[in-house]
Amino acid sequence: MNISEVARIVDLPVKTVRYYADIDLVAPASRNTNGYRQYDDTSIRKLTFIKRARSFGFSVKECRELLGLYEDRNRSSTDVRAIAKERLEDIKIKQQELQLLHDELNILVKAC
Amino acid sequence: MNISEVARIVDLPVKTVRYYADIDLVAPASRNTNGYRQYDDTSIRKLTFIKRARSFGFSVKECRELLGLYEDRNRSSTDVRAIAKERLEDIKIKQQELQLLHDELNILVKAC
DNA sequence: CTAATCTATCTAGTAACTAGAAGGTTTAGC
DNA sequence: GCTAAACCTTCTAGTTACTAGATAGATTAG
Repeated sequence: MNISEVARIVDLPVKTVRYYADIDLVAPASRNTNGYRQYDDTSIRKLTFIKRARSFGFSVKECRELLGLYEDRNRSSTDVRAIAKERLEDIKIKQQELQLLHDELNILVKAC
Repeated sequence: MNISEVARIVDLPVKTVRYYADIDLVAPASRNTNGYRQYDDTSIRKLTFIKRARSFGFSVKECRELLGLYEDRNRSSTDVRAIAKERLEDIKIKQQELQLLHDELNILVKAC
């Protein structure tokens, strides 16, 4: 899969996908003979995950830590699991915060 | 209220509150004789709103637009209302996306 | 009165993109 | 087979939204 196809599938700019490759967050599966980045289904899953996590304020560093879950699936990576559990807690708080933001905005819309 | 008190209440760095004043996103209610920024309850409400909206990926520009709801409460600001309604739709999508992120992370944690 | 803790402005640095330039590769249509 | 459009590459520079540091004045606790 070329970069534009994967970018289209995960709905990220090509430049961003390339940037994530540059900083070695999601490396392409390979490069073909002409030098083009080649992506696979794992790349798509990772990029989808990153897109979501980033849009909710998780840093690239945090995403990088969590991507360990995709790599070290069989080895009992206790540390990555611990980090992931913390992030699950963060998400619960974010869900509440998002509801509060929704309510506040709703109040303001109705008040006008 | 001095800057550090308002920063403590809304849980934002003092530097960020000062930055928001600099870019005229949330101006202090006034300055007292020594030049210190003075904030009031409206500032707190605005900053709380911005903190939440920013943490969910809304840009400063979008926050600025939405803050119009605080200012033009009585004038029938149809445009601001329209923008706010769009953002309410965005939030609904974000709620679903956040759930998907939660589920994905949960699957990965359980899979290890 | 003095030391600690505010506050101010200004400049520079950082994170995470994002746009543009210059140039090579592939592909669709004639 | 040729050409134009649409890919792809790397590199550099710009943008957004902070964030840290330096320097200095104001305030408050002991």
